[in-house]
Amino acid sequence: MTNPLVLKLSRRDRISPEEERVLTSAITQVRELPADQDIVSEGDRPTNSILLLDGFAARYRDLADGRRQITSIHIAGDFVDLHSFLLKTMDHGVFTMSPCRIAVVPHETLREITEKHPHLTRLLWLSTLIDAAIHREWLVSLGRRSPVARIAHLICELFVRLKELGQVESGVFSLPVTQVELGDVLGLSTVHTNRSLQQLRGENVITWRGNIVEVEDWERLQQIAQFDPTYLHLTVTPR
Amino acid sequence: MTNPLVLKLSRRDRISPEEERVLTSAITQVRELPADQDIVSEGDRPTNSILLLDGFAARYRDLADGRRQITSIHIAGDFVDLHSFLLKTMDHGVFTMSPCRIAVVPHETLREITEKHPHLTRLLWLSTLIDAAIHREWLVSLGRRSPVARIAHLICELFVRLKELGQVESGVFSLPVTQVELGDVLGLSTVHTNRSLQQLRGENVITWRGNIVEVEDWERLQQIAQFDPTYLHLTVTPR
DNA sequence: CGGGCGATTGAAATCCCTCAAGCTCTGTGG
DNA sequence: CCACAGAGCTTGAGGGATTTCAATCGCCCG
Repeated sequence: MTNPLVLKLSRRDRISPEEERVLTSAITQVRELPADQDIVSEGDRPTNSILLLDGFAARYRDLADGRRQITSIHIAGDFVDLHSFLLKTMDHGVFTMSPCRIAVVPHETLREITEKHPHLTRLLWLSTLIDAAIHREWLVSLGRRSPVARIAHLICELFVRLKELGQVESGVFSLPVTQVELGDVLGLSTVHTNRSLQQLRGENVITWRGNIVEVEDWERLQQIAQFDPTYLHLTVTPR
Repeated sequence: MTNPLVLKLSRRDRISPEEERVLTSAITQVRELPADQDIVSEGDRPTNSILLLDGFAARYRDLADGRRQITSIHIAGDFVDLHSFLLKTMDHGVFTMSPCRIAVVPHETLREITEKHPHLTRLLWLSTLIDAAIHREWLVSLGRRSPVARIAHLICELFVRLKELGQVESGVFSLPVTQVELGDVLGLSTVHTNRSLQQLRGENVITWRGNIVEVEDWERLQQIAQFDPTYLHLTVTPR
């Protein structure tokens, strides 16, 4: 089975066999984690970065009053804390939303990549820039989109990102996110998250039962969300 | 006068004279821009990146219904669209909030830096990672902080970032941001922005007249904002 | 069968937005 | 030196959007 990071990067630029080899051999360990467990915690100073091979994870911040904000959702191929390689201190935590398979990559190896493989370095940098682009899009959602549009936008985004990995089967994909967690993503109360979700389901745009999301009307979903996938930068170009 | 980017980076790691020289000579042109003008627009495919030497700029997205969300505020030393070097297409615009002096750096030169100067590359990468960390903090604000706390948090952040550059004089700094723009940062209506601002001023925590902000009670401001500057990663460490 | 987690509902209380003026300050032209 | 226009700030009022509180329901698992 091929490394999902290689898959993700190869949707943005050509990767040489040599680069692929370097990436694969950067992994020193593969581990399985159960759901709802911290991969890294706020305040940690990791010496490795974690690549998600399978499952769903999320970055989050807990506030003093018990409220929580999730700042990103990660899927296979995402380097959940690649930034800790240069930032050094974690300013937020990362937890598993489902059972996950993760790969461990030492910062030391990443450093060597930056010394010897400029093009690969640019691609790793690129992956953090896409994370940032997604952050900006979420800022737009939280700041200016209605609750229903926020949900719609999130589903559009995950639909596209998961499709890239072949994890969407005729409009259906798995999304192990509870409504409490969804509220923490969208900046809404659980109650209102539930009602907004019902609204979207009521219009026969999506179905969401258990962990299974089905996009019934992709056109209308995009329209409700005003979704424009430009920010995911899914174009193969020399970088 | 020294390059403010060098100043910013040297607060996070040692920069060699050689690296400083490389950064300085990367600038092919310096230009002055009036306030309220686009530096780059959404959809552009720039061949240069712009470094802000002086003034205030902001990244923003316009929505179909005329609403706008500002996703970051930039000050001297910030590379406002360094990400366009690898992302290629701008997924948002950047405009000047005040008259600005900007430096133009060709992507071609940035590419050469990634080929020949690994450490400097890591520092440029770092600067985009800090941008992303700020995005995350803003997500927490928009998602979970009250309007008053959002304003307080923004002021704390700008206070620290500007202080780093020596642009804070006994608690006072210039902030050329209208209340309409502030609302577009905070995800609030102008009216509510105004009332929340009054609340903060009413408690004698800050003063904000014209473009001049004065922090009167730094302790209390931090407390209202629950401000923790960790995410700005202001520590000198080998990276 | 009992728990426990997650989803759902109803109702009341707030919060925040929209609409619509009015106000203040500043720069400009007469 | 004053009147005026424009931009930005401020205020009041009303209504819709969200939150909070408090149950209830449904389903899976031991």
